[in-house]
Amino acid sequence: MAYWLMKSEPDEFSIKDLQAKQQAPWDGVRNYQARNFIREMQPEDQVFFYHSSCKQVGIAGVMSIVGTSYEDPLAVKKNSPYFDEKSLIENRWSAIDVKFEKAFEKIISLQAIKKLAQHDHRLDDLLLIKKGNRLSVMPISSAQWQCLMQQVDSI
DNA sequence: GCCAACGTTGGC
DNA sequence: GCCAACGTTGGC
Repeated sequence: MAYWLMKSEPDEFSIKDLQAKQQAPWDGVRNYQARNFIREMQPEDQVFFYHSSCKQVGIAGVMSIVGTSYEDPLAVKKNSPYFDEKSLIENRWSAIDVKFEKAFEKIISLQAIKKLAQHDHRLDDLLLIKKGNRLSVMPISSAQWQCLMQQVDSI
């Protein structure tokens, strides 16, 4: 089983929205590296739900992967903001279904993660806090996952 | 709203 | 294949 982190702007789609729906497609990813990670995902993989571009940036909860990736329907939907003309002739973009697992009582803030990384070497290679990294989908090692989950328990 | 950093596009 | 210009991401 693998671990991941996926970003969403809570104004668009938040952990609460997922909680209400329980399951939802994760779509609209338009970056090749992120797309390739989506294609690697397997059922039951665990995923951090990260809130970006908002007042409280950080990890807001956990979801899990359902099934495997499929062609993103929004890419071929003409009136969608995620429509991509080139998708009509080739399978360019992928989506995957995610299931709600838990919403943290308190968000693990980006600031707290950065602070923790100063002392805990398990977070040394955490892509989230690498300078200039803008990936919206990224792999998380099991050591990193454990480290961050411990942080949840200690709050 | 600002801006650093990155990805993509397209001319050459 | 290079690289300038542009668009986007995302923290602050």
